Amino acid sequence: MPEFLYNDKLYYNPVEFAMDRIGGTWKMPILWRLRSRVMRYGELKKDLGRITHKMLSTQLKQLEAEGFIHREAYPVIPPKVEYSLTDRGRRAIEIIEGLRTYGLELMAEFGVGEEGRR
Amino acid sequence: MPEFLYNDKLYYNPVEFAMDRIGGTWKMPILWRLRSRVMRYGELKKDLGRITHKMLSTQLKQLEAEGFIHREAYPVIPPKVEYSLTDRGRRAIEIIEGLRTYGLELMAEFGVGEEGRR
DNA sequence: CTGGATCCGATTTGATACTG
DNA sequence: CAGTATCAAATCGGATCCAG
Repeated sequence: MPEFLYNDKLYYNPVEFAMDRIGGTWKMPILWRLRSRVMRYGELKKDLGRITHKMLSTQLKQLEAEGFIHREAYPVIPPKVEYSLTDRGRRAIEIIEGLRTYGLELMAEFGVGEEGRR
Repeated sequence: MPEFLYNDKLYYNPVEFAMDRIGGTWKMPILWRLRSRVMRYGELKKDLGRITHKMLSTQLKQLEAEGFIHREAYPVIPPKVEYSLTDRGRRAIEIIEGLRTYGLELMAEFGVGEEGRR
């Protein structure tokens, strides 16, 4: 196995590296929401439904730190902050689309779909 | 968010469903190893290097249970067990290739590569 | 409204020992 | 050789409180 370090973490392969950037429960759903337009913090929060405050803020911070999204804060009271995709974020959308298609395929094969929805 | 249940777990989207099948630290590396040939348990273990005995056996069991790999056990002493990809597993390889390519892209952008290798 | 900090339970992973 | 079982460590996620 080729291995390498990044930020003191040991990775075994490129896939793992990519998944650490845009994987986890919430990063792709967040990026996906931003694919077509700029959104405010509260808007994302409402749209994502079950995400907690902590998760949304930490994930946004990481995505910004690694250049997938842009954070624009307006100096007004109350605060207004808008999030949008960067070029890197837009490239990620292509990957997410591939995974979505594959996920839908698998769901069909596993018989998960309308019956399972609530 | 569209949501649905599978095996008593709540999923938020198709990507998450796919990642639960072939995600995690080891499933893709295992599938990847099997892309070109049948391999024995000990061979996989050796090739994957840092994987523990426990992780390899549990991941193999799950991949088999969900139809990504085939397990062929020969009734000999000492035991001989061979693992190979199923059609579903071969389809997964296509996805993994896409993620690998993307991961390599990101690694280049982040300056991770030869310098970080050991 | 946006976001940081803390505490704590749940889940994941690793180390180690045991078995046919 | 190819597993299984148990326990401990590390990580992740959620609830809650505080702040500009």
